[in-house]
Amino acid sequence: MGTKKDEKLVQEITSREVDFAKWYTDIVKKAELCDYSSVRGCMVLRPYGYAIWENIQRILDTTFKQLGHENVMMPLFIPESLLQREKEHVEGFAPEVAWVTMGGSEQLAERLCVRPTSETLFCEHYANVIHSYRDLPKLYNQWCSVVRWEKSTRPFLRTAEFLWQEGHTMHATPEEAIAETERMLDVYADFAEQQLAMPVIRGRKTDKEKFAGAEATYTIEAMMHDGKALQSGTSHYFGDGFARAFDITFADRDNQLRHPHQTSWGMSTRIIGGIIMTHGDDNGLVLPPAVAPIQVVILPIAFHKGGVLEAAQRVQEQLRAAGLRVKLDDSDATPGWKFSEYEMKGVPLRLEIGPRDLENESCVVVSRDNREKTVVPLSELTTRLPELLEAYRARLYESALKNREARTSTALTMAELMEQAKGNGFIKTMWCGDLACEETVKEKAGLTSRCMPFAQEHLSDVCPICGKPAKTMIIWGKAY
RNA sequence: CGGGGUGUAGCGCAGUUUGGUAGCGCGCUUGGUUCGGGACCAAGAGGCCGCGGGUUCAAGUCCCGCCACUCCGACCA
Repeated sequence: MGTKKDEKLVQEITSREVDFAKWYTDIVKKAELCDYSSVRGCMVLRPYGYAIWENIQRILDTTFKQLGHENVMMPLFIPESLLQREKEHVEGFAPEVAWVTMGGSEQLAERLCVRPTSETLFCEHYANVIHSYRDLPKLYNQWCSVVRWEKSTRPFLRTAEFLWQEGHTMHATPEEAIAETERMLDVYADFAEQQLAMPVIRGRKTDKEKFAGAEATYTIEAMMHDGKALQSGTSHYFGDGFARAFDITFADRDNQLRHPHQTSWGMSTRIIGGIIMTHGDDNGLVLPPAVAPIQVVILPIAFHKGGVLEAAQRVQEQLRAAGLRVKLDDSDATPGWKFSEYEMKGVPLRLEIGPRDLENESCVVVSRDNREKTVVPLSELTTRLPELLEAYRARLYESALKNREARTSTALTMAELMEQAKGNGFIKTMWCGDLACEETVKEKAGLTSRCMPFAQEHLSDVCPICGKPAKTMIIWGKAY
């Protein structure tokens, strides 16, 4: 009774303020999201972690299909010659691809790369199936895993193999392809903000940071609790560069052969790392309702006593019928242990039902984020719980937004930039657009450009690094 | 790929300085009492001390090599 909302009950978790990186790996392990495997850099997604991904997948997949996309399955392997068709692309990915050189006991005539991304495979296929403007647009997506031989890995944030979706589309005109690139960035941004309660900044990557082979890369950038940035979803416009490299042409309405214009866009299991680092606290994970494997956990109190368990079971059936993801925990662990356990797992709402509640035909509902208790009559559960979930989601968003605003600053001079770079956070400056200035910031302040936001602000007329006229506002930060 | 740290029961650790029977806490199993914020009592089970070599009568401990994890850089979703 009377537990303060910031009281830390789970001693095994390192405090966020003490060591954020340690806190992160503690959460990942204690909440049973994933486990290490014997393959370097590859992780086992455990049921609870995979269930989060399944929810993400279901929501995004539904949206993609509503927008006319179709799912396909491309091969796992890319022949070396195919990967090399687009010069910038191969240069970008070559350092981190895994190669297959043997088939059984035979040396392969041509080595095969395990896909790090599938642009080349989609292009090879598109060359076969696109002939006429009537074949366009092609709106394909695939859910798969890809492999990138990373030097150092961290659960969810960077693993050698990771799950993602990659959309690849082909369009008759640049305008249409650019519109698709922007539309899909909006899908990601809306998903992050509305479903995951993660505020994001939409913007464009600099040439230095854009995807290998792309003409333009759009990004959503989220800020983690420690002030570092996480690139949370990207959408690329390729122009017709790949189409030319892969000889993809179509006969247009005027019977002229033209190259189609291409996009690709992806979101990966990395976003789960983002959810953890955006919302989690010292008691564990805090999950947004949309992707929480369990939205409401029902904990019967003193359930050996008459009627408690039966009442809890009735509540479970009622809530399931109302479309909520519910778990009734009638194991014989003590209530206190269960409280901590489901807080660690980030379950949004806990519903306590005991002998005292039965007398009043009510139960106690506790929100994960602030531990606020609400007494809810059993007859009102199906209307009140969705309201409580929505209020909870809104609080998560507001709190993340507040953190981002508190950790965002503006620098008008290089000295200010250097000073502000001592902490973590976003720093807004103007920028002349020169690569040299971007590299200077990286070298001297240890920051990378996150994006040139679509929502531009005019901070001053000049680039604080070189003093030349500024072309755009840009955001800098330390990135995961 | 560079620099640091750590590998001993499922988890967290002690033991390594000075070589001499493998330990503690939590968890797990069984029985009982409990149950509105990580309960209590009793009895149990559980180890190739990261891997491979060496030194020694004897290695968790000393020497050499390797591997994994982890943190900080560089590279990247």
